[in-house]
Amino acid sequence: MAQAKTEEFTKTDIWLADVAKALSHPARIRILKILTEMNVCMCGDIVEQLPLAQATVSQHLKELKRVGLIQGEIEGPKVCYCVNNETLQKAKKEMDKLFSLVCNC
Amino acid sequence: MAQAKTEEFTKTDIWLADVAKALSHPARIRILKILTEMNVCMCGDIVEQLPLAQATVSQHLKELKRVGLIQGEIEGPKVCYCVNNETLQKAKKEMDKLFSLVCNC
DNA sequence: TCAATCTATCGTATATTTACGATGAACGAT
DNA sequence: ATCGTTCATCGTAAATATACGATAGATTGA
Repeated sequence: MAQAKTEEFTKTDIWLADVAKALSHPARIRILKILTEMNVCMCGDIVEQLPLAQATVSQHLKELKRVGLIQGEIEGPKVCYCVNNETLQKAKKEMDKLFSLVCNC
Repeated sequence: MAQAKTEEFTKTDIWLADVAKALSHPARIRILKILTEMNVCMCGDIVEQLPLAQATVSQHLKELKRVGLIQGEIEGPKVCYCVNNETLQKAKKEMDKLFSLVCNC
């Protein structure tokens, strides 16, 4: 019974909530920042900069990939990660829209 | 061992992740919008507009209150909820900062 | 005082999230 | 072919999140 009756909400709200969920862990926010700084980098680089095991970082990367905020390309034995600007822009726009609506700024 | 080593992250990242967590359910996004539309309203009003039981809505309100995005004032037997503009502005600012940093827009 | 109303909290069940070590798959280099 | 490197996935444990019915507390009105 822990299933939200998501069919009762709008697609935009569901998507935005999903993006928010992807951002709801400090490690994933850090990862986005690291990927921006380094432009492109492999999983190992990120593991080095986080206080987390490789398996855990891999899971966080998976969550960010799930909503499309980042993408990874296989490059030999390595995987080359980078931010996905298209999705980030969409996320920025929708998040902006929410805050503009909800907040008197 | 499900404890994130949060002490390794910056306070800002932790706070922003926490705000994102509060926004990570469509019901809570809806609630923010409803509170904006109605300006001020009680729990019962929100329950009417959501496909969720009163107890569940109360939990969602609690989560939004936890990070300070909304506030509730007791008014007789009712509780009068409204958005907290100060926190929303801070959240908007930090979310903006993240997206500006991370996204090529 | 008693009944009605409103909402938070409790108890509970289930699902999801977070974390880790271990393993396996894919590849490059020797 | 074998070894080392890189990363995803599996298995697992613990914590957290989600949802609901039931109940308790607080207040208003009769």
